[in-house]
Amino acid sequence: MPDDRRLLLLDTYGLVYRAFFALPPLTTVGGVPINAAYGFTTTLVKILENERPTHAIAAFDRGLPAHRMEMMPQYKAQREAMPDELRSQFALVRRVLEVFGIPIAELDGNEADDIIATLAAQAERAGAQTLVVTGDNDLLQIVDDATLVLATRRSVTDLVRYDRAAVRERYGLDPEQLADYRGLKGDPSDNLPGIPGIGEKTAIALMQAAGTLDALLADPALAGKPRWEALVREHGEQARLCRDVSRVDRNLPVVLDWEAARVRPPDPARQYALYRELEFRTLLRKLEPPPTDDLPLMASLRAPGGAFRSYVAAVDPPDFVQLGEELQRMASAPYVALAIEGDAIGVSAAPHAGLSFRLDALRGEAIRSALERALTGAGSVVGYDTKRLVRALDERGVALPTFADDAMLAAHLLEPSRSCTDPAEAALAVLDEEPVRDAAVFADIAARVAQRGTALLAEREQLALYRDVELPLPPILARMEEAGIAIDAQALQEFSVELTASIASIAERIVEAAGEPFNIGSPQQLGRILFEKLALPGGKKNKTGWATGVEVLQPLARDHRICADILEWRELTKLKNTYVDVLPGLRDPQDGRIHTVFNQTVTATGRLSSTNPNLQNIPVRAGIGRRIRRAFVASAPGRLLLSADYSQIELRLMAHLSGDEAMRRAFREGIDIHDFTAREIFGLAPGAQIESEQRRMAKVVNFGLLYGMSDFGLAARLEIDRTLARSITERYFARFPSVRAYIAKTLERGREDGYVSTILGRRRYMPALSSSNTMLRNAAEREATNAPLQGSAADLMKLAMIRVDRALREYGEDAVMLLQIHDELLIDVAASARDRVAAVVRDAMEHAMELSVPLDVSVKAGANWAETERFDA
DNA sequence: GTTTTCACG
DNA sequence: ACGTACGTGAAAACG
Repeated sequence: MPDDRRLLLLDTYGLVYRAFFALPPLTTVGGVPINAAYGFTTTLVKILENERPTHAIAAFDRGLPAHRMEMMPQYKAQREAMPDELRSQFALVRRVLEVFGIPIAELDGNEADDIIATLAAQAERAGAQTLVVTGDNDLLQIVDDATLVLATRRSVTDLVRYDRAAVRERYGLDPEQLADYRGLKGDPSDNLPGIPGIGEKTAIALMQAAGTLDALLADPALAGKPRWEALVREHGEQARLCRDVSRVDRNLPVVLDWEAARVRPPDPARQYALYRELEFRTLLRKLEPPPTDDLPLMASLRAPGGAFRSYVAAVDPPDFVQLGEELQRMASAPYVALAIEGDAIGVSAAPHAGLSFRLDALRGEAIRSALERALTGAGSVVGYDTKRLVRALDERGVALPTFADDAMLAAHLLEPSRSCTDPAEAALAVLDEEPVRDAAVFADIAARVAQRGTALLAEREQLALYRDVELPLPPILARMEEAGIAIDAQALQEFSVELTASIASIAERIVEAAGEPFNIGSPQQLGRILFEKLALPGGKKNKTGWATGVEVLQPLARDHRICADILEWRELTKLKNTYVDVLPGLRDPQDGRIHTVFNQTVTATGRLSSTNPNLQNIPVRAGIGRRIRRAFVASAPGRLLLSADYSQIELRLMAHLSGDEAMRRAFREGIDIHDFTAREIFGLAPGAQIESEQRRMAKVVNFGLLYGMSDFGLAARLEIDRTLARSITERYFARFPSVRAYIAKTLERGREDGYVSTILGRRRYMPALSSSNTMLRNAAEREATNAPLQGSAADLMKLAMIRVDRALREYGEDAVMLLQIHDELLIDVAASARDRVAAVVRDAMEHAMELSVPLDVSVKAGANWAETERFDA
């Protein structure tokens, strides 16, 4: 049976080495050296095509063999250390081999030559043909009837084919004589001296005369010439040593695995992806672009009329010629759109088209500057979630563009009930499309949502709100987030220890009163203990069982110590679990600060929100809670935290929007609004003293006003009966008639238009205002009453932030905004700049809008957030 | 994943 | 005959 197995054995190191020095120092766009890997790959491809081997193995060198070193310590000692640019390419070569499915044969302390000789001998015994590809001629010694050698000549693809005859023709010797020949001649590249004075020609002549080195040494006279004879006598032993070192070892402990070595066509997608990553453009041209979707390293998507490409293969370090070129081309585009999805950034410059690549590719100079050129060259730059883009680009050293649009902000203004944090959500809301999750697709969505969205905003007369209020905020919020706030973690950790002790002793009392151990944190178990076992009065049910919230327990606390204890236990565990124990762990390892994330598009009313952590709900009311605020400190000694907050902002807006004369007068004259309200609803004479209880009730009424109060809710809050609550609201509206008219008008217009609006035209859609379901409708009416007030306050604060940010930067003040807490700004300031900054901030905030009532801002400063002292700048 | 509770404005 | 004050976010319990 004819054996048609043809085994290809690669002297990998030799081939790569030759390629490295034969080719110019090619690199990828990012500067990754690839010349040797490229040369090796072209050689490999050519051989696979021309020789059609059925099996292939790549042999690697792994150190020098001990027996050669013993014989000749100076063996290869002169070799210079491998250049880094070459060393790094072996990893690439291994990946190439992996893609081609060619197994690697390597053995610690052995050179590839011996592995190849061993495998070739095994193949020969198995009756197969072997083809060895090598970068030097040392291996010609294993040429025989079953073994051919292809040796590189000048260029890597210029291969000479050696069979027995070719060896004889080239050297005039048989392959078996070549080790002896090399022993005589020596080899400077391996530091083998051979016999000094005997070169190629003489060595061949001597070998032809004597047949073998041993014969020559036994009878030096065979050399023929007296000078040669003398050299052989003098250096014969050295020649023998060099011969022994040169002789390949065919008996290494490696076994030829035919199955593993079987040649299979490489997976086209992986091959394509690898070529693209390594920028083997010439090789790439020979490949068919692979079909879509199932590529492990790269995805290519198609959309109607366009295409999306994804360069996600960038690994280490990122680098692509084509990507760079595509980005360059965008520098002349009418627009460039950006979006981030996962760890990829998408870039689009034409509808229904775009590309994406890993964000970290921007750490490479080439891609970064290509993107920068695209951003500066394009007619305009738009983004989806520009705050996130700003932070991501800034972090990677990309020069920040000015974004002409933020599609996320536009989409959220159009649909305030949706957060639109996800581009897919905006695509559905604004374009009525359901896109796949892909950064390139999202970049395209950014452009098209911005385009369509701004047209819609113009129709709704919301363009000014979008351009002048929302769009300037992302870079400001990005700076606030990046600045972060410093905390005194040690103080918190000490506090935690105290809390642990307090919580334990309170829990002990609770369990004792309960008469059995139970989980105090479980509302279910707690309800059973309180209202079943202990049979306390006033139990209320929620949908899952007994309600145990503060509104239930508080009234019981006076008579039942266990309820007071539970409330305290709740307060302490809440503070401990939510803040004290959590905040230290949220410090950024780089700067030790806490970096929240401000969300501009999550609320239905236009407020910001804060997450990871939420720094807008740091305790302040409870006495114990203040210790947590005390742990928020200025960024450095000599600096202060400056807090500026609007007083009664929503009530002032109510006064302005309703035009109510009495209320406006109160604010104009600087009268405490709750005192004023108390006088009005309780009919107190001008000079009469206001009781603190009256003021407290007036305050509750004022809050109720903002929340769209009902008598029922007011009664519950004031702990009075419903008819009394009803009479209080009646008196209130009798004293502030324009307020009642304003609310009625708001609801009426809300029903007609389907939405209510803020002072700057922000909308909240409220279809339930016309619901026939009373409960739904009542809820909608409360929301509709509150939204314009809460939302107008948010509008005002956003304008204020823009002004404050601009003023601080314009005046070059040493101050950074850190937090916004709805009606408060927290600023980190150099102590020496305190008064100037206070004045600037107050002015910016008080004149962010001109209303028919004055705006009042109170400014405080201190070393921490709790001990801020009020002062007049 | 949803519910309850509670921190803030 | 209902059962609410508006807007958030986080932790823990629970299914």
